[in-house]
Amino acid sequence: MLSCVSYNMLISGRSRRGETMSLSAGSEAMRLFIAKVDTRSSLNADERTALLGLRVTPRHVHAHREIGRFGEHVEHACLVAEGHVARFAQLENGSRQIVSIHIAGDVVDLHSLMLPSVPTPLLALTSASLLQVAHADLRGLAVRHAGIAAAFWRECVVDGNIVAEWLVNVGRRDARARLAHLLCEFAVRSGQIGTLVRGRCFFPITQEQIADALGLTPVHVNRMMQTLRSERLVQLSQRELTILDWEGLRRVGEFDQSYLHLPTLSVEDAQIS
Amino acid sequence: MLSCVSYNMLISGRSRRGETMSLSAGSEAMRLFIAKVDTRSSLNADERTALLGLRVTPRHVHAHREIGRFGEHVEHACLVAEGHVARFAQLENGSRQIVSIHIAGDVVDLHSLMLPSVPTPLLALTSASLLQVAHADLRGLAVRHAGIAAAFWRECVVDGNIVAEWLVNVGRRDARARLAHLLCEFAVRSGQIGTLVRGRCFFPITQEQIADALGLTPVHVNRMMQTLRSERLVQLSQRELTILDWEGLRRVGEFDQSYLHLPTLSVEDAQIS
DNA sequence: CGCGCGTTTGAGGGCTTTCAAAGAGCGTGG
DNA sequence: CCACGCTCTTTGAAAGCCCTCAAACGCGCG
Repeated sequence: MLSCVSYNMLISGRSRRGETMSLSAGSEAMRLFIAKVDTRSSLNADERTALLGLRVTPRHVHAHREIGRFGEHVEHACLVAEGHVARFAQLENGSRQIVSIHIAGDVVDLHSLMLPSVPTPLLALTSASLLQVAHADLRGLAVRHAGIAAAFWRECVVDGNIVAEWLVNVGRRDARARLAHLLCEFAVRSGQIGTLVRGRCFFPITQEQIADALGLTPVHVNRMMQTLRSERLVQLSQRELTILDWEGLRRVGEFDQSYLHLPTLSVEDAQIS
Repeated sequence: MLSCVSYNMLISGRSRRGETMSLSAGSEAMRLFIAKVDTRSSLNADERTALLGLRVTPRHVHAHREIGRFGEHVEHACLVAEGHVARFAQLENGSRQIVSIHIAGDVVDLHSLMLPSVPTPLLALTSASLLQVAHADLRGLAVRHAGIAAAFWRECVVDGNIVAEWLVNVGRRDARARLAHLLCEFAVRSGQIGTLVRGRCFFPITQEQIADALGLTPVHVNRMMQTLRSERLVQLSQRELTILDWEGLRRVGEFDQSYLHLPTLSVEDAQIS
């Protein structure tokens, strides 16, 4: 068991298992989370500092590694500091369905606060560093700050809405539109944390993982990606996504970002000029 | 605008638009809701009576009628008193994806408390009566009773988990399994409100609506229904669903009811003996 | 009885899958 | 520096699940 450390104890340098864990990396993730929550719920200064003071346990996960098991009891939530993490379900025949994808600044399983039995284990899509926050601490904050309780509740609702949007995507759109929609969502969320710069962002997710998120096969994802590329909508090479035609991509995916409850992506940020 | 009435004002007889609205019908729905919430969150007596005292505005909706529009602002949540209601999204080509199905005792859009802009309009699958509860009143209860706030939050999380399970169903199972899974869920939820008696329950949902929930076409739903019938798993005629082989149906749908967070359906209730 | 709605059936087509194998990128080690 | 192995991407051909289009059927109801 790792010892808990607060942000101000996190000094630059090696912290555990030889992984580097700097102060900026830790508080940066929490700052991203707070900024996102703030756009949806507006916290006061008190609440923001309370969140920043949360004790966290850093944890590094290698790509493709699973975290937690179905039904298992957990007593902490996971904030993504670096890398990409998904929640997924596994079927009897071994096939997977990814139910959500998370980037830096996301708390992957805030819902576990209310239902501590894992419904969907976590999957590190890339090498990732997480910051585990004890449920007890989060509950303490929620009790002391009504605004935080409401904000957490609202975050859970937004997460649910996103899953619903994915259901629509998978249930009623063809493969090409599904992929376009996923890329649009990724772009908007990346933009919100400042990762999307003039239509470019790091996109380290494999086509197999995309397939598991969209209810498709990797082979077909590959072909659809080529279609979108041939249509001059996006370009994806070397783990970098470039959006060539934001409006076009949105149209193909019938993408309306309102369900994300994030600031609207400006066209300058959305695509290369 | 309709006037609000509290349960003890609801006397048997005609209330509005010629629809009959009896005391028992109203409080019965709230009792069902409380009972369900109680299995997931355990309320105290105080909180239960507070919920029962909520003022409601009854509203009747004809089958196939939509309620609300995408993006619209709402200031009340809808408790289902009678009939079946769904949430859905509509695509540009006119196709629909039903995102959740609700029965008596469900609050269809509790999430609207936290995000009052409608993400998925409501659809009356059958003729239905709803009880609208003002957000202001619900928030008042949540503020005064910490247990109710937590319970509502938890309900939202469960709703999200159910949608995630649907996403898995639609994304990674074939049509036959999808249908089996949906029927299983319907049976368990019906059992919880006492509507499933020895494997039989009222099932007034059309195959077109099932198709919209499963991401299929009505024609294919029909064929899959025949398949399940020919396998002696279920029988569906005259709007009545009969479960012939609960274990078999569960196996086909890979159904594990834990995501519903409801009491386990006993085998006696689940199927005809 | 005729109408509306929902279910059922048939045939053909298409989107996506499956299976298999080759190609590209990248870190490792000789 | 290149070979090697690994992962991920790409390509091809054939099969399959589900869709589309149409029309008939059954049933409740005015």
